[in-house]
Amino acid sequence: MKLIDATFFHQPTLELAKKLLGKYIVHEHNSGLLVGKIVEVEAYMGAEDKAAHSFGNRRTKRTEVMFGEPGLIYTYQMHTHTLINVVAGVEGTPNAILIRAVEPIEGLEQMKEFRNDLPMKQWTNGPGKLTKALGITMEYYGKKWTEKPLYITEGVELPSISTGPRIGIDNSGDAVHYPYRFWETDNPYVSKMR
DNA sequence: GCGCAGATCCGCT
DNA sequence: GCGGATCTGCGCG
Repeated sequence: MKLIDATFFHQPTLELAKKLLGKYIVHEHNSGLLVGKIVEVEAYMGAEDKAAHSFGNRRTKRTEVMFGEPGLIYTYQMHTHTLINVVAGVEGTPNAILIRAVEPIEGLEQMKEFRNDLPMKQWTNGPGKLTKALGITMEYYGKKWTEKPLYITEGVELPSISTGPRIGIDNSGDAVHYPYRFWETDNPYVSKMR
């Protein structure tokens, strides 16, 4: 599968979010190749988005990478889990796209082990779950999505994309209702509906 | 140095 | 439905 071109990330954040669906995340893990197809994402629109870590241009050690060039990897810890984002938008505007779910494609045995022998549907249907299944950790903070060992490749065209409000941001005022969540319609690996 | 909150997950009720 | 797990970094003092 062909590595994505760096110019792919230079497009409006909401466009990029939709186009990430159907692409593949590849991790050349030391146990073997781990691959997932992106089936659900959420866009975070930087300074104007109350739900974003970078709301009001809040610039800290943690959010710093969001101000960088699009195509960088933004990871952070949420309680016991690692979550992973694609930095988006023009450099200097702290936008990001959260990968919320993928469909297991390759390295199924390893994913099964990482996910503690749970049923396959539960391996990658959530942002904290997919990082565990793919063996992704904080070591990739600030790296590029276009370089090994963790990268995005060209993918497949999806027949239908759905749109709706984001999940898990209850304290964010009006931003709660923004339709910034995109997923492949009827894909069984999308995180649970609300 | 301390207290707190959080883009989550899982097990128990 | 609810709460605990358990990590990072912020903000205040």
